[in-house]
Order: sequence, then structure tokens, then C-alpha cells
Amino acid sequence: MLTINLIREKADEVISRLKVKNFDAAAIVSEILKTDEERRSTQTKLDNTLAELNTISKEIGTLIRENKKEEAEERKNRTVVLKNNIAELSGLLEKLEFALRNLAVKLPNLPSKYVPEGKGAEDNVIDREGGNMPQLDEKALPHWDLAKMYDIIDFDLGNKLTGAGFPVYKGKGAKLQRALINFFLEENIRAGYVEIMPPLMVNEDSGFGTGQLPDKDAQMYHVTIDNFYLIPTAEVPVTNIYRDVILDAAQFPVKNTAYTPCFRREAGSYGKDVRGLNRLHQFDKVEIVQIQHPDKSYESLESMVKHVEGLVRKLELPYRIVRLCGGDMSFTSALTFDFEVFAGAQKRWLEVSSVSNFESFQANRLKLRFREDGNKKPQLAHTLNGSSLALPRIVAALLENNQTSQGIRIPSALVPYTGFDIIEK
RNA sequence: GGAGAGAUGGCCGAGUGGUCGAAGGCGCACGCCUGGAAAGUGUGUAAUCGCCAAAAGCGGUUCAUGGGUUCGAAUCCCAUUCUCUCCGCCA
Repeated sequence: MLTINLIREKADEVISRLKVKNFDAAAIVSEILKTDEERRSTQTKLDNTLAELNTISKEIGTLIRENKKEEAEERKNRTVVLKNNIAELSGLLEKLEFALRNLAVKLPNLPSKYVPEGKGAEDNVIDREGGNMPQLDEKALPHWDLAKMYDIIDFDLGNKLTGAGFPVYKGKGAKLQRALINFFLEENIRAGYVEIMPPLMVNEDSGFGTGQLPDKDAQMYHVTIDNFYLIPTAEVPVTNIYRDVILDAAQFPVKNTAYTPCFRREAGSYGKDVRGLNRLHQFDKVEIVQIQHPDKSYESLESMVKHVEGLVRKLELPYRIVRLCGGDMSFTSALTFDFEVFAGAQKRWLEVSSVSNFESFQANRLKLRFREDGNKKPQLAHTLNGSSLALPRIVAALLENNQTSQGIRIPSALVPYTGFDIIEK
């Protein structure tokens, strides 16, 4: 959520910058300015009325103590009028604040100056490519066939236990999951991230804090009996740790990493996108989160991108780093880099990580602030996060690209974690 | 799940209808003292919104959360959440 102050002070800039996201903000901004104006004048009236009531109440106290009953009664009569006004004004104020918030949450985050213009995925900019493309012959199998052949991931069994999108990992398949989780976590810890193991269900407040609620509730599994939500990403509980928190500037950068299963309903998905491991309802992901001083958040973003790149390189996967254009960016992001790895048998790029700087957009909703030496007023921090990494598509690419006639070769960086270097029949 | 007790500022803790944004202490900041430090001592020490160009200042709100009673609520009433104790159940 953008701050009202920013919209009030730089309305034209907000409108022009949101054009990069193909978002026409003019109508909403003018509505916000009007509502905000009205809100402020209503509050002034209300404050004055409340102040008068407070004064009278104090006088009544004094009069009663002095045994001046009649004068006290007289003043009580005046309060009847005041209280009616207060009820009316505070009702109006509440309505205006509600309206203002509803308008404000409709505005996406401003794209940073590094965001390329464009309508959709085809306009994204490929910043870097790396790794070697696999040399596979024509008979190379997609990962869902390999998973079956080596009996390491059982999609049918998942259907039986739960439903589509909940695979069962078996034997070396299960061990590979565990190895990847540990590999990612250990690499993150080595880079200075503090490991967090959060709850997998969150309450409504947390859902609002990171913006899944109220709009995107259809993407989350809802535990209705206790009104909890299964987390769609570790970003939700980890970022909410800092909801309503005022940090000390000396604590920057805050760096957290967390492994969690992620649960997503993925309503509306279909076709080849959901084949095999490409899109699941439950999957494993290791997340990195940073909270940083506004002056340094782009340095942090850069370091996160470098870090994730290091992981993909160690896994010897062909990858590319994509800078998302305005039209393809998420609502909340100011700048996003997607990591894609190439799955050799499907012959397509799979998104395995998305690293974003949200600047103060998320922090405003969370009320995540910091205080600087010599500056009494708390100000909003910048938040960033990224996957490092999401497992299923990494596994898909590993299986497909590393298939040989002997079996599936495990990249050497991972062998200390798996304890084996090949998956055979 | 049942019964009871509780939730106050960064922390501890007093406060049961008006003079309470809240005693006292700890912590923290700045000063005095000191050769320097400790001890001692003095002062200060929340967030948020509005008025104001801004600062200062003034005003509103906030004692878990949401309602209510009252001229007036940290204090009384109701609901919710959380914590603790006992009982039950349990990896």
C-alpha cells in the first residue's frame, strides 16, 4: 500500500509512474485526494467537539466536588448535543477512513526506474544467462516419466491420498527433497541469513499483513474451524514477524531464511503448466527475506540475486535471469528478477525463483518501521524477498537434464547432502 | 474440553469512576561529579492522527481487541483473543 502522504504530495508522479505498470491511476488518485480532504476536515471537527466534551466533563467533576449540583446539571444538558455530534462525526470519519483505505489498496506499488516498459512476459528483459544447456537425445524423457521409471515420485498415490497436486516422494526421491532443503538452508545460513522455522498456518491478521487477504483468499487453503490459513509461502509468517515492529537502524540488514511446505489452491490453472512437478498444491520452498534501510535496499536486492545465482550454478543448471517488465510485475513489487532454469526434455524454461524489492509498499501495510539515530520519527523500512529456491521445478530440471543410460546423475554440490551420486533403477 | 486467575509504557510494576498518558523502579539518552570509569546526582524518555508551509505549540486517540454503561472509564458490564494454575486428554 502506498502512503497517503505520498499520494497527496506527489499525485502526478504516482500517476505517471504507474503507467509503466499499464495502470491508469488517475481516477483512483483523484478520488483519494477528495476523500482524504474530507477525512481531514471531519477529523478536525470531531477533535474540536471531543475537546469541548472533555473540558465540560472536567468542569462537572469540579462542580460536583464543590457541591454545585444545579450548575453541574446545566452542563450535562450541553453534553447531550455534543454527544450527538460526536456520534455523527465519528461515524462519518470511520466511513471515510474505510473508503480511503479501500481506495489506497487498489493502487499497485510504483515500479522502480530499472523496470523496463512492456505489456507482458514477451517484453521482459533477459539480463544474464549461465550454465550449459544439456545435450539430450530425442528419446529424453520428461521428469514425470523419469519419476515413474525410477519410482521416486508417485503422482497417482498422491491422488489417492489427497488429490491432484499432492505428490508422494519415495526412496531416493524423498531423500533428494531433504538434501535440497538442507543444501539451500546451509548455503543461506553461510550467507548470513538466520534460519526461522515458522508456523505453517497463520491467522487473519497475518494474511492481511502481507496482502493475501482480503483479495487473494481464493489462493489459500482456509482452515474454517479455527479460522487459520495454510501458508502459500514462508514469506507470510516470516515477514509478519515484523508486523507492528519498530527496528533500530543498527539492526539492518535483517536477513532471515526459512524452509516451509507451501500450500496453494492454484484455482484456474490447467494444461501442460500443471503436468508433473510444474505446478503443485503442496510444494517445498526455501525462502530468503531481508529488511533493509531505504537507502540500501537495492544493494540488498543485488546481493540476493547474486546469492540465488550462486545456488543455481552449484546445481549446474542452465539458467537465465529475467528482469520483469511493468506489465508482468506483481502488484506489490517495485523491481523483480525471475530465475528460470531450462528443463531439457520439456524444452522449456521453468520459473524457480522470484526475487523482489517491495520498497516500503509492504512495510506500510505491516507498519514495519525503524528509527535512526538523531531522528526521532520512525520511518518505513524496505522489505525484500526471494525464493532460494522452490524445489519442484529444480527437481524437474535436475531429473530431465541429468538423465543418462545408467541413471540420474546428482550434481556434485548436492552429493554430500544426498549421500548418493546417482539414482538408478 | 471443564474450573479459576490474569493482560497497564522498551522491561518490571502501582493504580478500582474525575486532578491518570498513567506513581515508583529498571533500561536508555544527555549533563554534573571524576584524571578516566564505576558509584552518586540532575534532566529527559511512547505511538498515531489533525490544525500549522514547517518547527514550536495546541488538540484528538491509544492501559490485550471490539462493543456497552456514564457528563466523565486503565478502573464498571458484555464478547473475543492470548497467558498462567488445577482437572481431563495426549505425541
